[in-house]
Amino acid sequence: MPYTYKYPRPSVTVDCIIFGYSVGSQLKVLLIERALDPHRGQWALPGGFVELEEDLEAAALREVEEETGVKDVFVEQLYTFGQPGRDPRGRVISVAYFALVNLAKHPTKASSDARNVHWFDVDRLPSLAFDHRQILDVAIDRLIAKVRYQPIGFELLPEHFTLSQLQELYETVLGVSELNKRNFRTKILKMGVLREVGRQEGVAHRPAILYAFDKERYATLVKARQEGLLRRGVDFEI
Amino acid sequence: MPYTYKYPRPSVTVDCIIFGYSVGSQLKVLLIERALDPHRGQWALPGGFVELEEDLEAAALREVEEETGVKDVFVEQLYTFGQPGRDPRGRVISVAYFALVNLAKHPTKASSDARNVHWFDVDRLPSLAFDHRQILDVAIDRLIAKVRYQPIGFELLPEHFTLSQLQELYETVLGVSELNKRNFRTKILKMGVLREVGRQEGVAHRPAILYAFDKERYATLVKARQEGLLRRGVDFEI
DNA sequence: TCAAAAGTGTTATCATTACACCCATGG
DNA sequence: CCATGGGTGTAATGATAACACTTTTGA
Repeated sequence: MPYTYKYPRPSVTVDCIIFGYSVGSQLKVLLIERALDPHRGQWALPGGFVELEEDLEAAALREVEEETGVKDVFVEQLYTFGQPGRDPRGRVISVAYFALVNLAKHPTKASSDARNVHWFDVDRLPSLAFDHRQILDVAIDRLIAKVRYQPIGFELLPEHFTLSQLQELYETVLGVSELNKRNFRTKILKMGVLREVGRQEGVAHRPAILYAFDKERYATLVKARQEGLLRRGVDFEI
Repeated sequence: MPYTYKYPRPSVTVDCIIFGYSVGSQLKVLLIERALDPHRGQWALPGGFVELEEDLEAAALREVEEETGVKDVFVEQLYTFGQPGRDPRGRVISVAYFALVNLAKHPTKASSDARNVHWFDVDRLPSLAFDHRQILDVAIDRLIAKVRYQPIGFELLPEHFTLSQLQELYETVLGVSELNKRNFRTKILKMGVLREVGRQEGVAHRPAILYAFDKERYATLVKARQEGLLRRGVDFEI
């Protein structure tokens, strides 16, 4: 059952950059080993063709769930890559999405499949198929830029977290190691988007206060900013 | 000469949000009146189908030049809109680009065509075809956000401009009217990305210093920031 | 009582805000 | 010499950076 059109049409795919993080380790990205040509045996971003009646973001969420088993993930459209020649099979336009997954919250089934699936540290990547290295670089730049002015870092943390864990996340993502504890805490708490939810238990040192990100409060502050009631917005510039 | 594929494929278009500005007037956007169904007679964003061997950005630049006669324009990919049902002709995925044009520098040929082409004030828009109103809203939000942290405002100004003209641009784009002259000047000049290039002549008041945006200097500062040599980046938050 | 990590006080410096004022030009 | 917009001085306030210190827990 072939499909016939008056003018030539490109293929459209979604590719997903799935970032994974858990407290105490590096920022990671999920890659799959290609089972088919072209680039058989090379590592690549998970992705696939968009179905004819499927929304783009739905296609991205479907890919993420297929590869990690995780639903209800933060995804955001990154960029659309459409240079002729980027895929040897012909004109393929790829809408890239990036996703943020907390690995502790969601023990992923990566590598359970027959296919080879693996979480790589973002600074120890293999060579990638197609133009996926370029796509990944754009994603990393976007993540670093975005974490500075939107509360997306919380997507990578457990529901409840300590300020030290939050600081460690920022140090990991931004690639710095000299954040001053005192000033980090002052700045974050003064924003007023965290809610105390308890204390650590069973640790061999003073137990830390646990916080949760308060979405409602954040939304209120963003709105106040838009309406000019606040001089400065909520920015996570550290 | 029909084209046949094994699986169904969507059509891919580019749509362009072309913002126009000249000193002393409002921010404008270029719209065209559709000559064909669907939505014949309605106003819409300029755009069209991507050719099979044409890069996406090249397609956007082609559209901008066809509609305004202006080459070498700042264009940037905005977002890709692909919701099924957004176009009654079938599945059409649109990669939207936004462009910035200084109307004084480029006297555009808008309305010279048989087709109806018009610059509309962004706050006095007609109803638009397809989901173009939604696309335009995304573009306006992006412009407002982007002008705060990247030097794209200069794309809307003549080569040489006064600080008052720059301030007026920011007031227009951001939709505020109370920027403090003293503080605006201090902030902008302290960034160190402007170069003095002369003085106004023939005005009935003290002639203003003319400035140009110094791209090299800006690139240097951005690089220094990335390498951690500067605590703060160059941000145009006013 | 010690190690380990949590959490706080305080000061110097820098950026932002607000308001008032002076300057140079053409008509 | 006046209207018009260009341009500057300065002080109060708030944010940021830097450093040293106290607190609480389990072992």
